[in-house]
Amino acid sequence: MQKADKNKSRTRLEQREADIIDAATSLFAEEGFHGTSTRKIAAAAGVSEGTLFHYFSTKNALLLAILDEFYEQLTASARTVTDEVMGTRERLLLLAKNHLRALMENQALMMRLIQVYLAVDRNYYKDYRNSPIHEFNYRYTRVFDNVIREGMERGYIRPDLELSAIRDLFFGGLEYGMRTLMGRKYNNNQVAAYVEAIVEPLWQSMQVGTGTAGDMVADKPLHDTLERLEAVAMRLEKAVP
Amino acid sequence: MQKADKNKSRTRLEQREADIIDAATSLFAEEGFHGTSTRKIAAAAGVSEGTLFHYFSTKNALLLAILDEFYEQLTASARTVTDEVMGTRERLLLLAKNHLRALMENQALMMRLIQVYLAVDRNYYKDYRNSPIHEFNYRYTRVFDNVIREGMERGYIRPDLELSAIRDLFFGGLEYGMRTLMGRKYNNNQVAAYVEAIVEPLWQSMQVGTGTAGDMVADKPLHDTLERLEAVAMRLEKAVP
Amino acid sequence: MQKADKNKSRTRLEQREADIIDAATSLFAEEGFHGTSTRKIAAAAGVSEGTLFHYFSTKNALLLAILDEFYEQLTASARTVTDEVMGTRERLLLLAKNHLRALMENQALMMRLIQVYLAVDRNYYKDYRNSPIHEFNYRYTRVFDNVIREGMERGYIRPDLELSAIRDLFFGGLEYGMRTLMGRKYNNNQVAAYVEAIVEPLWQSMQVGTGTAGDMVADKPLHDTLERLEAVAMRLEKAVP
Amino acid sequence: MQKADKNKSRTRLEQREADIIDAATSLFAEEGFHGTSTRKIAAAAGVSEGTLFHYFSTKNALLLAILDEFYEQLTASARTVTDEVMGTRERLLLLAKNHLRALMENQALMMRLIQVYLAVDRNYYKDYRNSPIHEFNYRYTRVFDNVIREGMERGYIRPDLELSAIRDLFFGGLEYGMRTLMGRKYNNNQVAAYVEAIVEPLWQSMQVGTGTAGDMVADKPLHDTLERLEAVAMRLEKAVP
DNA sequence: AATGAATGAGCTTTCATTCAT
DNA sequence: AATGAATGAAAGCTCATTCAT
Repeated sequence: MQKADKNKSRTRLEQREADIIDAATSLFAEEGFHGTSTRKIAAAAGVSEGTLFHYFSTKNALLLAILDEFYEQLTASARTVTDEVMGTRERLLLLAKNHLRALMENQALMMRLIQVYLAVDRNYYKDYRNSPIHEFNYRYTRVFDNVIREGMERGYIRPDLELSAIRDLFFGGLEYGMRTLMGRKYNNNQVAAYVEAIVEPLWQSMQVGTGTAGDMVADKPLHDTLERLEAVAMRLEKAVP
Repeated sequence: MQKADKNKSRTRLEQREADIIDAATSLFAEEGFHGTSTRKIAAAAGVSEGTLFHYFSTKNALLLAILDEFYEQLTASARTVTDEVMGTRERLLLLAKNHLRALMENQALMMRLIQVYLAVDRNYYKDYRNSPIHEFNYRYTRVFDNVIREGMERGYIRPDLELSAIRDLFFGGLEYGMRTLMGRKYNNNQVAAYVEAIVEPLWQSMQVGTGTAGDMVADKPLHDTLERLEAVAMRLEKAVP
Repeated sequence: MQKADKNKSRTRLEQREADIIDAATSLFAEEGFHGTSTRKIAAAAGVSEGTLFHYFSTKNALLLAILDEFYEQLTASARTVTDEVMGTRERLLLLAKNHLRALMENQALMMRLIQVYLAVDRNYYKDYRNSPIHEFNYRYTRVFDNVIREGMERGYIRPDLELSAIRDLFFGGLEYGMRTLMGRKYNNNQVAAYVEAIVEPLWQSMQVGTGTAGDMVADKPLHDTLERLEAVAMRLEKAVP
Repeated sequence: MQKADKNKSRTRLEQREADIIDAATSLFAEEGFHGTSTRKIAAAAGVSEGTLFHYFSTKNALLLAILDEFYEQLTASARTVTDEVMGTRERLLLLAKNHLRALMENQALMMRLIQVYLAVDRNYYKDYRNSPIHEFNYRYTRVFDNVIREGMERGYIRPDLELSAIRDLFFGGLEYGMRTLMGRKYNNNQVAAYVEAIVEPLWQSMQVGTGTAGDMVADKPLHDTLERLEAVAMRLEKAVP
């Protein structure tokens, strides 16, 4: 049903739009935004140049559409993984892994595109709030924010935590480190290890009572245990309605 | 005498080079790299286009020279501030403040240019080690690394700290957060507060005595019990639905 | 109907292409290849510069197209004149006249363009066979070759004639001499006289019954005597000086 | 003595001039006239750009100087080889061989340069007589002309021969054929065979009495014999003064 | 005599976008 | 809706030549 719907709604128009986006995405990834002409995109998508501009009034609009879709999927996958587990720490690990996976699968394309977009949009730094990219990013990082807030509500994260700083550290750290990670052959274990190395310090600093370093140690395992117990409880609740 | 002569003329050359770099820097900041033509740069620098290419064989080379100089100054100022105080935590705060100041003074130009450069240099992700930008960055982040290492030697930072992860969090967090910070009117106090909010969590996780990931599962029997509980829950989930 | 439409529009395209070729041809003739900018060509052809590169992806491609067309016409006219008469000698005269006429009508442009093309195409001397110009020339000179071969078959030309040498002499001689001929006021009679002067010696050497190099030393005893005489002379020279 | 003279006269000025000419010659050969910048030439010659223009006021002047020197040497070597033997036919063979050798040694550079020069000098075809290249060429071809004239005076070549046509055939044929010869691996035997193939037809058509093809045969060996006998006689005369 | 910094017009080519069909 | 020919401004870069030192 859903499938039929999707197929049905996938009209020729939508198919073409998707073709163009796909073609543009991989060309941008290979040659960069400025290095890819609309002519090449049209050719790769199997449409004429005129048609391309029927679908996207501007090369920038096309870029924006790509970013939109990317963030859409990224946000959706982030929501999915945070629903899979209940523990805050585990959620963060999954979020980080998902973030890296998405970026790496696209050959870091998105980071480049985002930066290019920022460079293209000259008003960006002057009017960040009105930038479409801000909207995308806001939607996405809300998933992270919700995880943190839920952790606070359940009492596992100290309530005086400065959320925005932790968010900056989380995503900033991941993306900064990705530069190093890219270009190497990496396997799942390495990615997992890297993710842990990034998340662990943040996790430690979020704990209740970590104001003094010494206090943290005793409480930490207990917290984890409690969270996992709670997660089991919730799953049981759902299973026996 | 001859040497003096040479020095004199070298000064003129250097002046011109500086003029070009200055003109290009502010134009890039205003209009972006791709939005600034070499013609405009030459005009702004008060030289002919030919002369511009006399000094920088390529527009890219000019970009690189700008980045080089920026990193040079950034690194120098970082060294200076870390020499001003002895405490590791204070050093980190100063480093962060210096980093933000440098980036903000340039209207975040440098971050944008770096990204543009990486986008231009397609070999980047394939061969990051040979990228000039890597060399610049390496020189700069060594200042941070040294601060951390000295903290370890003095016993203020636990010796098993994963340096690279902390480095990624530090610089990545600062730069990621700067997007938000930019475009607002900010005063020194706000910047200081932001810096603290970024550095503090990292500092906490660096302290001696903070448990490592391995310690977390110290309570082995409890852990085992939990796992069994979770297994039971899963069986229930499958059985009931 | 649709076909008609297509033909109509194709005609317009072809017209534009022809306009560009014509404009380029006469500009090249007046100012030389390197002395003519694509801007001037576009203006002379009444199209924009962008359009010019729509039709010919490169200035070199345009040059090649001109040469192609020139050789096409040259070859066609050569075939026509050789069909007009039957006698081999007359055919050669007509071919030569046609060759000169075509070159002179174009103010020797073509010779210049060919040379320029060869100079531009650096691979020429290394891989003449793959040079487009070789293909053009081959098609053209085959007309000459066929005339000679037919003359052999009919018995008017001795069958051991080295065709390629005669071909080189024929076309090389004509083109070399054209330098002198050009720039003078010449009338048809003068051209005819010149053509005869070039063709006649070749014609004589082609005749059946003309001795080959081998025959020359038929008088063996005389030859031997001569050699002994020369040897004596050499000994004398050495002894006396 | 002569060597000392040469060294003595080879002042620094002359040396530099020679350096520039040498550098330009090989660069032109590799990259073509238009493909070689004066900057590259200066660098290859080990002088500054300014100095280059001290010696040659113009890039064209430099080209002309190269051609001048080339023709100078070519003419000198042509005179030398025609002095080595007395027989007209042998002289022509040597002249042809010398011509090919000189052109081939220079990777056909000279042909290209001459053509380029003709293309550069727009007035060429309108005012061939005033073209410097005409002067060079005239000096050179006079060697050929003298050989022919001497042959006529001695009665071995028919006096009604159209000298200019034969000259065109000789040089034109050689140069036209050289295109084919170049780019192959060629050895001395092949060159010699080619030269014979070019000269032989011309030689046949020059003979006294060749008005009718049949007549030629009988007389030809005799002519050769006579020429060689005469050559021996002259050498003897010289040897016993 | 020698230098090499400086010039600026000029080059070929690309590009996103429009519009008549 | 789809085409693709047409645009023309602009781009980065090169070049032969000059001239103050």
